[in-house]
Amino acid sequence: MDCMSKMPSSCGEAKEEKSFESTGNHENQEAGQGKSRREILLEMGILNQSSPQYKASGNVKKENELESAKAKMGEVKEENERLKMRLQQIEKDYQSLQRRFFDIIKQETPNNFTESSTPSHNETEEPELVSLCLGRSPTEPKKEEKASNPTKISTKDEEWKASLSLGWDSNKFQLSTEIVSDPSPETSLEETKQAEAGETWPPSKTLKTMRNGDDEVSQQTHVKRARVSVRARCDTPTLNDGCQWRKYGQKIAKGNPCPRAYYRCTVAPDCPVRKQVQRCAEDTSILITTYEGNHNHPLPVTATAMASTTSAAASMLLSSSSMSKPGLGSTAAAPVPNGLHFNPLDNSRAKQFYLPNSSSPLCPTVTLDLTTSPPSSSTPFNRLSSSFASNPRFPSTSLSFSSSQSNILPTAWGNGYPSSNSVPYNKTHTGGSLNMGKQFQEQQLSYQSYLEKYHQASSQETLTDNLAKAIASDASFRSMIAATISSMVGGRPTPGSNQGGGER
DNA sequence: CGGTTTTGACCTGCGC
DNA sequence: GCGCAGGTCAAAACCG
Repeated sequence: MDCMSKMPSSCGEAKEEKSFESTGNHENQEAGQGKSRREILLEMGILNQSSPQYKASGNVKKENELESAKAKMGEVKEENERLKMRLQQIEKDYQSLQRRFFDIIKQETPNNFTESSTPSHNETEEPELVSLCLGRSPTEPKKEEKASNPTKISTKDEEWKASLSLGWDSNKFQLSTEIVSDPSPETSLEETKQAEAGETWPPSKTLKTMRNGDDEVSQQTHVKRARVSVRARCDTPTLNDGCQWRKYGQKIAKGNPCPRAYYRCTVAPDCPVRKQVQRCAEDTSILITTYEGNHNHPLPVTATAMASTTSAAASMLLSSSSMSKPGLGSTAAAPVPNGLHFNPLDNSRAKQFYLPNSSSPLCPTVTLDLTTSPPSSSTPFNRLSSSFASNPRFPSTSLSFSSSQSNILPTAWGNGYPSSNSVPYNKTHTGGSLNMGKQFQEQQLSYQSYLEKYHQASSQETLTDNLAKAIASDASFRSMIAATISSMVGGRPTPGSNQGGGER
């Protein structure tokens, strides 16, 4: 980021320098403009005609300074190019790591995945498994290297750190082009299928959609689906997520005077995806949108962006839920070295957010918080929601994308709510039922380790640094960030992109 | 006229 | 078993 901001600023400095020099060299260079400028400055009293600066400054000096400025610019450009190349390489490494990550998951949970690969699921299973790559292109080969070398990972993390320091714009662009251009319709809300494949929740609450007898729907109703809740400041009734929705019901939920609206995806007639929209009781400017299910149809680009984000978040949720398998010990409940305690049953943190789904114990929910950080936030990384803390059966993970700035908006999402230029990250989880392996525990420890660092970090530390560290520390987090970024960039109207239907 | 929204009724799960 | 609350249905109203 420094480099990207450095470049324009150095350019600006060079220009400024040049313009001032031209004022002192107006007889020979840029005669018309320079002269008039100096005259203006003289009139304004800024310049003293007898100033020794201008008498002493000759053409040689100006040219030398110009040359040095140009050389600086050239260096910055070269460095920028190098960093771009490096970033691309890191992206590739990251993708391979991510694939390996899910390969490991599959290996650790053979029963669940073999169960999900029954013949009746074959048609849709392939893209679903691919979609577990958190919004990455499903056309990529799923299986590559399987070597798990921790030193390699740490090296990649360092590369990530380095790459992140070179400019968010570059990163954003690459991530967005990679994800948003994803032609697959199955990048949407895959957490449902993932939950189906990976979770063993009791199917106590089958969905009404089973009534339709639709195969795909009934597949999804075997277990309760993971949900992704998005909190964002939004003046409009709903977020513009690029999809087309039809309202089918409205309820006044207990504890919130604001009615909750129920929407169904109408892009495809039998699409099982639903969403709930409700204003936050404490702050009506905050819109809580909860997505459930996955689309069974191609999505508009903007909808894909949102779907990627929610998918990534849900993947994180499901990953975290899998870490707390009884018997292995919940790493989330283990106190971290600095004394911070991430006990999922810690009710002291339970009510930080109002979650419309909190009353549904069968729905693991991940919350993407795009609202402004509360003043009590000592660091940008302490936004933790464990709204399920009172109900340890299923996890709820909150991911805060908070900022006091409001200009960087995921245009696919809304019309004027603050977005994320900082990424506070925290997580908790409650008891899941799967053993996804030791990697998750280590991953969780990694989360906590970084959280710990962030809490201890001095206020002098920039958000950029924190962000870079957070991203470098964890692949899942990176994927989520990538998806989020893609949603921001993907929301921009791109040539040839078919804009979604409703809620425009 | 077709699609969407509204809204009261109904169904289901859960806690007591 | 009963009551409550969340979620869904479906007819009527609304809208472009």
